[in-house]
Amino acid sequence: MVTIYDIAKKTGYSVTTVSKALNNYADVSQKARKTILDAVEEMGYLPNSHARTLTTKKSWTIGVIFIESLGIGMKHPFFSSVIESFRKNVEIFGYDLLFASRMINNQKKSYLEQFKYRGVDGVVIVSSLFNDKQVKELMESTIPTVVIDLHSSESAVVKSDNFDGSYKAVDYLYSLGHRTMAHIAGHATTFAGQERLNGFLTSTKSLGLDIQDEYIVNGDYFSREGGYEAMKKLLALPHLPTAVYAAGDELAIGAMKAIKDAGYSVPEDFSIIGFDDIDIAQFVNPPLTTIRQNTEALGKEAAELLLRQINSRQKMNDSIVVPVELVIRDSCKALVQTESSPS
Amino acid sequence: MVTIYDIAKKTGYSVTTVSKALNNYADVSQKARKTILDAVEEMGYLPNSHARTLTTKKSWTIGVIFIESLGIGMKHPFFSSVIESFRKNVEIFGYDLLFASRMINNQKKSYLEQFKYRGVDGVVIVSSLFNDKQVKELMESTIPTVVIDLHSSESAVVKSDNFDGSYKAVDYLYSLGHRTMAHIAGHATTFAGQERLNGFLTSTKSLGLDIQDEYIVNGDYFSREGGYEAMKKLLALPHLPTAVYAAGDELAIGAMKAIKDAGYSVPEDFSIIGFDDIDIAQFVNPPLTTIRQNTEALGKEAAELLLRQINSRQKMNDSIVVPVELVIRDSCKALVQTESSPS
DNA sequence: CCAACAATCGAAAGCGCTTTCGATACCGGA
DNA sequence: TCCGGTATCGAAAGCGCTTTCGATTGTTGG
Repeated sequence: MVTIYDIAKKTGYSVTTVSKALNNYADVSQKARKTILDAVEEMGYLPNSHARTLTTKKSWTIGVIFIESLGIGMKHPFFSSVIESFRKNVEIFGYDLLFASRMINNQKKSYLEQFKYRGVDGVVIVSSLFNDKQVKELMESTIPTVVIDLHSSESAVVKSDNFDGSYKAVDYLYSLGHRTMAHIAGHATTFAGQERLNGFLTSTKSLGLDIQDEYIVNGDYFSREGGYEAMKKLLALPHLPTAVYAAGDELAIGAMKAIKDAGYSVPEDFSIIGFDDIDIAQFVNPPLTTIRQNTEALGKEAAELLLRQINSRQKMNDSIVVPVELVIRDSCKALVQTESSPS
Repeated sequence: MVTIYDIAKKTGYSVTTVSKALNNYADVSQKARKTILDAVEEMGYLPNSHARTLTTKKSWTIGVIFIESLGIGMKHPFFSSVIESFRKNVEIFGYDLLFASRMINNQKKSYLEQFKYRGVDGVVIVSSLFNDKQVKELMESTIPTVVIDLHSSESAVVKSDNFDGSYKAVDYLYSLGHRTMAHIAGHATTFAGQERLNGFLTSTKSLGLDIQDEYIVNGDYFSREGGYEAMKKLLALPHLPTAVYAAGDELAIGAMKAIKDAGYSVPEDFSIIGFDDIDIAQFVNPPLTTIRQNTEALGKEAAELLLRQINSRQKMNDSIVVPVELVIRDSCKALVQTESSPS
């Protein structure tokens, strides 16, 4: 490995001057700079990030953790999409992403310990669960953090406007004439799930709709299976809803399957609306009407929020809410009016 | 930050002994070990990975690069799935994953340079393109590498049995009575695409089928759009095929859309079979029959191959082929026999 | 009681880099 | 000619850790 000393020896300058030339210091003559840079080129010198980090305390790495209930890690379509956008937005500035295991010297460590060990400059957390011990510890630490899809007063936060998303969904269904709506909720330990449920509750109430408890059913962990089971419960109700708003696309897809399996069809018998607009949404049958989360923007905002903290050397707890958008496809249908009088 | 020196001062032992205690050296007494470990616990000491790496030349990180034609990075369902499995299999041993940007000191660098700079212990490459300059340079370097979905004599390789996959697909269609099959090929610069095409060609030939050139059409970059366009070309043929084998699920899905848009239906008018078994495959309409790649196994084998190189401190160019599997869903249908006599 | 050996410890060098601060040389102006 | 100022350079310390190798102490057998 060729080091700064080799360059020094070859050029006749001191290591100090070589280092300065490499780091664009002003007190290096044009001549020295050129000789040094030429030698660097010729000898194929590359700095050593570890040595550099050791002295500067800056690693140019950002830790990332996925906490999600499904246990599928980076296969998670929504999360991976956000992280990809995040990556693009930090790589421009020279940051690398570190996906941490939690083993140091063969011992299990916490995320915080792992990231301290690695000396990351900041960490981005994509988490649906909202009471994870380790995430909490991390957010309360001195390391700059940004959390996606969560709320916290200890950390910067970027999230979609879940509340408004619910409003949009309910409004849309209402405008199609639906009056008895059900909600398949995300898991209760999930921040986004809670917000969407709240949004559903308040928006229906403000429209004067009376939603019975039985019409709110829990879809476990935003999974398809959860949606399937939840829909089965709804189908067992004496008075069936005409529309169901699922807190996630996977839930919605599971629900559609349950509907079909029960011999009904979408959107003829039930209008379904989801949340996320994951990749599959447009390819299921019928294509799913849903509330789109802007993963591009989420990743970008998260990157900016984190970089700002890193550059200013202080934690912030700003919170950014990214707008969502209704994407109309074919899974919802206007209700042919029965007794309710048209306005 | 609490260092090894703080522990030394507190316990009265030298830094040498502290270091030894932490690294399980034999020449440290039970008593010393305990005092030191207690102090470590009490003071919340954590080693500094950069300092450690600087002296040991081992970083416990593995670089990863995605090269794929779609430009969607870790959103790529197949690749992310493989990497997730890979991650699980290396994290047990304490390795972290580094997704590298290519900026050092504000200058664009190659992957090789970036990874040398970062001092990674090895790198895993997920690449569909098979003549990328930078990947080639990386494989030819001294850094241990493992490539997924590619072939090379310079690097360890893990890939699916593409050839056999084509055989399985063709055999299956043949068994359903199909005799005029088309193939939507992956892009030609793609290794997997080539292999699958070859498999298609030889297997049809060995079954005595005569495949005209027009029945092989290029689906660009394994994308849906590519599949869509490719299928349109096939539909313009004077004598229509009864079955089409697409080199990827996305291609197959695009093709199905083209078929529907043309007023035909799957599998009544055309039997479609894909490759990959990506997540969506089971949710499209009709659910897609396909050749499943075992992403779990691919990731696991890749991890093992790379770790073996790292541990033995020498590059290897072993090649592992992971079996594929036919997954029968509803997109293929037995051909009602017309003129061809049953055997 | 002594030589030989095992157990335990620590001094010091080194990994590759950055940064402070003082030294030197050279300039123009008085 | 002398002086303050500017441009250029380098010695040295320090970042936190590992590892070699020699020193010291205690133990054992003859």
